[in-house]
Amino acid sequence: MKQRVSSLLREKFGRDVILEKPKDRSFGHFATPIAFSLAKELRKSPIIIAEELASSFGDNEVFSCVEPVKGYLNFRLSENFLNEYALWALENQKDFAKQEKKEKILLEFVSANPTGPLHIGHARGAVYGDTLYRLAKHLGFDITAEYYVNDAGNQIDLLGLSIALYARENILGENVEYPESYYRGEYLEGLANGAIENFGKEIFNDESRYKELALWAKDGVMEIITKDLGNLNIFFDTFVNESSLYKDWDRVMAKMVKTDKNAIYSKDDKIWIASEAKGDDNDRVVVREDGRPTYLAGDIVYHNQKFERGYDYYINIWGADHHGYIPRVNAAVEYLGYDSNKLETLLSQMVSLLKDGEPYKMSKRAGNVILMSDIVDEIGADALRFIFASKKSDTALEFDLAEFKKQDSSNPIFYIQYAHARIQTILSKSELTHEEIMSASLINLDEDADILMFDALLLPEIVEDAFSSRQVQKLPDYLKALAASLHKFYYDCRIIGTDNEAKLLKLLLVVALSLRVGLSLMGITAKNYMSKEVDKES
RNA sequence: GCGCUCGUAGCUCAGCUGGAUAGAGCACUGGUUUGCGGUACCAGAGGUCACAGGUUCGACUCCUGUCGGGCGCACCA
Repeated sequence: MKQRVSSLLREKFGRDVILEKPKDRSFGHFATPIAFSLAKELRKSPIIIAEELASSFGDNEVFSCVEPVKGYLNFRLSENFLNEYALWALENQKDFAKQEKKEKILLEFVSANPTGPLHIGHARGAVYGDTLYRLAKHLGFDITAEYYVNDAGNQIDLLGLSIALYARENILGENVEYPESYYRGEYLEGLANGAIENFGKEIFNDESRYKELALWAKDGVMEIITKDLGNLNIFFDTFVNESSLYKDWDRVMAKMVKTDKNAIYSKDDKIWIASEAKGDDNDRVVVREDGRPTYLAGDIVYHNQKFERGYDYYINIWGADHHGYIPRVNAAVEYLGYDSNKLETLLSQMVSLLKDGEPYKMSKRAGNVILMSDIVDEIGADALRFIFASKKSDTALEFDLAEFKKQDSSNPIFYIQYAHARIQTILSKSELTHEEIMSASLINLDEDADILMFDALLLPEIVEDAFSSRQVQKLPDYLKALAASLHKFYYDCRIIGTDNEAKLLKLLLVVALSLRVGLSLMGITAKNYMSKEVDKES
């Protein structure tokens, strides 16, 4: 809709035109301040320019009215245009708000270490990534969701040690001394028991076998992680294991040197990457004195592999505490001979939960973690997805669980679901057939209905905007507003038994379509009825 | 100390590449149809957009500085 208007104006004015939503609904559907920018070149008052522009439109299929107001140019779409668009949407529901973008995108997200279940911080990145993924798919992009499994390095060793310590204390009944850092949590119990079946109890007292134990256990942890993600409706297309990458290190290093002979150098018996020359704060060690590659080396190989697989665009979603890591990876990408502008790293900020007014901070290593699965159990996957998708991902977020357990309008996910369910109820109450409803024409609507229809048809613009700006919260914001329009309309306007019944039901079908598609893009299934159960928790 | 980031209503947050009177939800106060789910709707109150400069027709938005919060500054991932 907006695209149509936008291209029409581009044609007419010979330039891109800023289209915005008028401050006041009564001004029309779209507005542009173009007269202000023309004022300087034309040396005329914007008010006069706007008047001239407006009168130059004449009869038009798309607009019913083009009006100059204080230098702004306000457009009102014609009823015919809206009616036809709505009909098309209802008849092609699967294609509603879709586009045919073609680019291949690789989206890497979550990538949490396979050393324990996901915590609430991971959930935010997961929801953000998956929402972007769904938006991109809908827009036609050929996008791949990938999980990078850090199954090498110290944290894997620590996993083996942690299981053994857990088993020795809790299963073998030994007194054990815990080191400074180790993993803890219920999940260790299952892993320890599994290990007994697989290896026998002896393994817990044989430090030389802890590595073996860990490599076995990380698969079990990945099962827990993917299951938790599945409960959130999040699925990955591909998994890449860090441990599989290092064998490629020599080749990748040579590749960087080929691009720039100074990319890699030796100093103090270590191998360094000259990342400072590419905008990093310092050069970084990639291979230690003892020959073990650093984490960065793995990431360099990984990014090389990504680029060799050949996508048009690469997106990473990282925890915001890793933001300092971005320059060195970009530097490596440049040394590999690729354009680091094709790699975009988005950040997912900290989450703090409130419960009983007490904020608690989470730290994966330090025990007191809030498990994602616990929160899903408490407020449900839909509410969790909604709250995380609702806030800009790169700013810290604090929220209170209580708000999302309520079954009334103070809970936004409930409010939107209720709007959808209301429409279904009303449809089931009507005696009109689907054909009768569909054949009604959406013209001569009163103002409220007109606004509601316009709002409902705005979804395509929102989807495009939410993805291209990577600001997924625009989608839930829109759905909240649309649900509010619906509730207001429902309250104000009687539908069943009126002369306009068919017409208004058709309008509601459009609203329901937008709500349903919008929710599905957030990984949430629209409900057709609301259960009358009151909050059982309290 | 350096870098990144944030500072908008009592609280949680929007505010699109600068544009019309700075918005929403929660909380608060007061109302609502002898009708489709009142699990809803309406209204009221609530703001020095952290502060100070600058850029311009126009700044919450861009620039500089100050203050305050968060994060990062590994041969850990």
